[in-house]
Amino acid sequence: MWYTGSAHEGVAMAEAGRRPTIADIARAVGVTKGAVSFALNGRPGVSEETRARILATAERLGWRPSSAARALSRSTSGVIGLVVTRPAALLGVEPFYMRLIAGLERALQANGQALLLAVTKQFDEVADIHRSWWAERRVDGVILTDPRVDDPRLDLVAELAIPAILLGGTGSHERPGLSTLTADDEPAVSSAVRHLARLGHRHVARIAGPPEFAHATRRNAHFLAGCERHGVRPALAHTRFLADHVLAATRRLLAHADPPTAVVYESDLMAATVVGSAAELGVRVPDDLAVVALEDSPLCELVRPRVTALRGTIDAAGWQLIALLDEHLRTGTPQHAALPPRRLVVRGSTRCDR
Amino acid sequence: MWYTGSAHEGVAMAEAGRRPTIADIARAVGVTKGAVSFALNGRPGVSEETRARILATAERLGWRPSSAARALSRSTSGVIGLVVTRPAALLGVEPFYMRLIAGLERALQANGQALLLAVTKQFDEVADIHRSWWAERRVDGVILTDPRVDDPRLDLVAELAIPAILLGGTGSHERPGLSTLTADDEPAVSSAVRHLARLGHRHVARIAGPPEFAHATRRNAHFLAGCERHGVRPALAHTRFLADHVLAATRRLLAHADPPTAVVYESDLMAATVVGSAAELGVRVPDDLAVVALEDSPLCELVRPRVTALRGTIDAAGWQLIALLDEHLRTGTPQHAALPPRRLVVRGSTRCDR
DNA sequence: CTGAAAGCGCTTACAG
DNA sequence: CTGAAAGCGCTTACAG
Repeated sequence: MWYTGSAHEGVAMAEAGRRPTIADIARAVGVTKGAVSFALNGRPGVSEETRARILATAERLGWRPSSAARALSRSTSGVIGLVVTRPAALLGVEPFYMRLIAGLERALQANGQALLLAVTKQFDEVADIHRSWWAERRVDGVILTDPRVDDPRLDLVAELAIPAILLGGTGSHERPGLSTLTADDEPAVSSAVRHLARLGHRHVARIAGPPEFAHATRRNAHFLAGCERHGVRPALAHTRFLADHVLAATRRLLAHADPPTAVVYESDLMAATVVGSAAELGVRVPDDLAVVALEDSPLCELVRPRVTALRGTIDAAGWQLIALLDEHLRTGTPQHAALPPRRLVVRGSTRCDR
Repeated sequence: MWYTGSAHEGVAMAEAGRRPTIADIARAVGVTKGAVSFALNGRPGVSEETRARILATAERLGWRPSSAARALSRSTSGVIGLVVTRPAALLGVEPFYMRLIAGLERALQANGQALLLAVTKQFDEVADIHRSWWAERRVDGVILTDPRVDDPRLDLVAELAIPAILLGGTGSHERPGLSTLTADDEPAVSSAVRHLARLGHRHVARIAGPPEFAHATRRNAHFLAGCERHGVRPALAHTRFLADHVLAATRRLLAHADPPTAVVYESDLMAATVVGSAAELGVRVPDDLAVVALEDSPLCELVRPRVTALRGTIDAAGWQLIALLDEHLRTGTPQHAALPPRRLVVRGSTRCDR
């Protein structure tokens, strides 16, 4: 732009500290606010010459639309909400959420939208937050993660008619009005079991997250099916994600008379914690115990041996989520897509031929 | 509340799907919108009896203020902005930002405020984001982290007169109008050096973050002073935070004819990466190389040996930042406070007596 | 193609 | 104590 806002153009300059409005532009150009609005939004009803002058003046004044005024008159906020529920102790270490948030934010930014974030410790705060956001017209839609068994949020968004997208369901959770980005974990779980079976493991355990997470139970089924298919004796346990619980669950497993020789952990953090604590657990990884994580992250490469893991596409998920939800908002019809399958990344924690 | 919104009260009920406004309340109670607003905001000018009826009706209808309308008429958004600048590869693993964000969000939530988050890869995008936020009246104030040498953001917030608080400066960065939550790293760096000196180390290196971060250079000075005080020969190096760079910098250090026997790393992630990769580096920790991190996090407890670190108070920092910035916004005067000093947490990565 | 006006949902001086 | 009205900064039917 070649306007520099020199002093003699002061007629149109807003006083210092005051942010310019379309009224300032209208006055400077000598048209109505309506005309300015039309020009700025690229709508017909304004001559090309006037439009050009309006745009130039807007730029010269450094005008940007007031988000509040726009939200009020368009009755749309340009904001998408995400509630993150995790114990504080986990939030910092588990890479998942920060990566998801970063991806979402980049995608939204590219659209001129914004992310509204809430962090809760307890799941029962989540409904209230969504209610408030919606009643206060703070968000146009929300992203739901980590679907639970009988997830109360699904009823809630249906009741309030909040446009929402669910990340990580199977599609069986589909409700009218709900968009979904589904994850089919079967191939992932199956390839983990196959990998271990090929290495000679005949007794494999799975340590799952809390059973209230829908995917925990679902993956259990895939795991059992995979074990059956490969002639592997399975063992199952659930645990919270916190380090102490994970280690305790692992100890219990290893205390059996005939313990498993490999464990498939729900998360990267679980697996890395166990590999890091192998000595305290009295096992060598992978010789005594092979370890696989159903989620990958740099944590898997921090410990030694590095952790064999199933790599997903969290970063891309942000873009996919926003694309689907935007389409949902635009058309009023829920959208559906599936995440690409996870791929097995073999590392030292299983690199032991038997 | 004992109102259940039964059918015969339908006069005041908004149609399904429409969210109630103060006009609905006014109509139901039989007063003006102005009176409703006064009652709802606890301002005088409304009889106690009327106020009670208004509040009850508001609750029965499930009314909540429209954030956009409020923002527009109060010309305040109730939103605080934070721009996070980190390479994508780091954002997931480094616990710092997620913990800061979580703390900030909890503190804001308690105030009925919200956090607006932006994620950028490159520092030069930051100014534009702040400009947009401010021009669009999206935020009432912003939080600045990781001050840089000659930080352009400080001029920017001064120029635009954005209320802002800087986390992690020393106070020498103070500008008129800027609130600060300062960190005095001297005791932390000093105690790290003292700890190593007491263990018998006579040649200690510091691997710092990139020199454009103000604290990197500042801590260098503290480090050199500490070494001098304790009769320790110092070595200094700068590196990016990414794993490859950290390992390369460490290798270079170890390749010297007379390499240091201990390294103080800028961050938890740097130190954990090195401890995890000790075998590849050809050293045993702590026997050949003692390792200290100037920042603590669960990553320090993930690797073996665990990493000796200086524990700060990120979680509490969120509350402090919001308290200071709110006071700044309320009074119009910048506020200043200091973070509590970091404390040395001794773990296995230095537990080697010489 | 252009102008004048009402509306989005609040807040707040200003009269009665 | 109460009411009627203007204003926050946009958008958008509706007349000319």
